[in-house]
Amino acid sequence: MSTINDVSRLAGVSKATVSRVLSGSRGVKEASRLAVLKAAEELNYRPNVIAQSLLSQSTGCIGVICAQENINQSTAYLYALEKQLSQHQKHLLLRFASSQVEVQNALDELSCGLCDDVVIIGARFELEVPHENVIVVDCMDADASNSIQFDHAFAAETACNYLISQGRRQIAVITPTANRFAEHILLGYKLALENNFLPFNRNLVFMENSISSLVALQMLMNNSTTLNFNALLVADELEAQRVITQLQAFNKQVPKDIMVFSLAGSLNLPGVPAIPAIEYPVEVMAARIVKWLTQEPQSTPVPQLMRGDLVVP
Amino acid sequence: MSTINDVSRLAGVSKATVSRVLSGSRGVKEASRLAVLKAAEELNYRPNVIAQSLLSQSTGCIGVICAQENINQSTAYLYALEKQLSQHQKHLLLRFASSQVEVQNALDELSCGLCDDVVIIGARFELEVPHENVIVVDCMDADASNSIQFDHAFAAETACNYLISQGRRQIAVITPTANRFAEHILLGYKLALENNFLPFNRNLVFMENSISSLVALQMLMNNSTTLNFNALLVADELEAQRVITQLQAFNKQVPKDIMVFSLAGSLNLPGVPAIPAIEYPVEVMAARIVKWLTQEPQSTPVPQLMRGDLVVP
DNA sequence: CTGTTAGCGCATTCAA
DNA sequence: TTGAATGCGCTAACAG
Repeated sequence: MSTINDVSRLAGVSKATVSRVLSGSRGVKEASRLAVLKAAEELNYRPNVIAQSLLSQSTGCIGVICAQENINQSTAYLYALEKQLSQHQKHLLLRFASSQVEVQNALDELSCGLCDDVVIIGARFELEVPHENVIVVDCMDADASNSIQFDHAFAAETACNYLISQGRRQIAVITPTANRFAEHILLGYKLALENNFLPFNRNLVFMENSISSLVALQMLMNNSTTLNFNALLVADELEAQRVITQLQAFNKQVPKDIMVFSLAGSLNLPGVPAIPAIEYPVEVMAARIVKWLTQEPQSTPVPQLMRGDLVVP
Repeated sequence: MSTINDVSRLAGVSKATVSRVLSGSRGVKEASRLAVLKAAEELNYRPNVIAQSLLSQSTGCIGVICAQENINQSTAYLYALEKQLSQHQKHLLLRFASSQVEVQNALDELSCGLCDDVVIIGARFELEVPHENVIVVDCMDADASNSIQFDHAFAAETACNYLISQGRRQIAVITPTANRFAEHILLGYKLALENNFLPFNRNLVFMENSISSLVALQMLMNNSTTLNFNALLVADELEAQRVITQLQAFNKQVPKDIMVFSLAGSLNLPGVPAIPAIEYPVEVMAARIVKWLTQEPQSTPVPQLMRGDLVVP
């Protein structure tokens, strides 16, 4: 690779002039400007971004630590984020991590001058991050400064309102873990019931930690004669797919007997029946992240809450 | 962020000694070694990788340009690659690109000293790349040096052999585009027929460029009485899902009436019937890529051909 | 308008 | 065993 020295030599000017031409070409004689351009073209010169980074103390790289278990959603996020970042001449440094220590490792390796900022997405475990130049998205973070969170309570409330509008008044809910997410879902769930003058039945709610959704569903079905539920709220589209399969094994029609609702995204595949869901617009999220990253650091950003859209088949 | 100067000052030694301790700490008095370690710990000092990169002329970053249209497969590739790369202390710089110019743009932006090497994955269009420090994987590249290709001919042959072993002797094949991939598939297809003493029927083969798989299927169905095919080879799991849905709309049972075979991967979702497929082991591929990247540059690598595994439900 | 100089943070000489 | 000096490639400040 040729350097600025090669260009300056070939063009017969100094390095500074070369730099001036290629950066902000102001105050340069047309003759030398052309000479530089010609020499650069000839040598196929491209300024070394590493040297520029050393000087400017910023690399234009954004570390993205993807802790999202749902691999479908990961890709959607990544795609949207990369699109936004490259539009802003930023680079996406990708890491996957599935536990607190892995996140910490990734963070360490990215925070040695390589990245200007780090985005952590979708962690479903506690994480202790120095919230300096790192923003967390859809994560279970203790202090929610520098974070973009999804409004799961609102999602659950919207879901219930929709289900009730469809004549479903016995709504069961299954979440994979008992954490802050589950709490918020429960909040929205209860609120919707209350607003619709429906009773809350604890037996319809499964938020145990060590119980898989299929076991929970089994327990629901065992009591189905007394519970008589006709709608089921689950965490995401994969959970939905699982429970739908299970329900069909129980000879239950979906959505006729039991309407299944996904609280995060839906599977859009030909041949797979679409289900009602809350969709979080990944493009909006990506744009918001990038806006945050590219704005002036001094303007303290406030934590953001994102609401998804109700999507019905 | 503290620099090596801060550490050297605090430890009361020179920058060189600090560097020696933190790099290859040989030939340093124990006392100063401890002093440096203590100071570094105190200041939470981390060597600036950008400065190191400028010196060593290598960043440890690998650009990955993902041109794969099938988003499911993209994620699998990315996950496997990232896992391998981070194990080798390398970083994954992600770009998506869906056309030749986008690939070229990405390549330009990554080849300014930011990346040591670039990997292009899954491009289904011609691409003119300077095969220096860039390797192409599963791409339609003219000169196949520096490339890892999947053996689509072998995949098609394996598929046909399997289908024939299942008593399917009228095998139709639909590929999305008429390019080198299609040619290879046709090669393997013909070979399998030949080896099994079956006639080749041109009407069973759809490799038109501007014809969607659903239109092709429609045309097949229109002639189904004369053609009477009972197996269908398609490019990947998404195509498979599409045609299966369409077939069911035609009141055809899958796989009873028509067995659908995916030449690249299968959808593994509960509730979605599994179909026979060729699976390319992404971990093996990722390992091979990283081995290639980390080996000595002078040892000229030979283009590689990867064969997938037959997976039957 | 342009060339010289300095320095970003670091590792590697070369002396001492 | 150590420190001073050099330079990776580049841009900004200063001086002409």
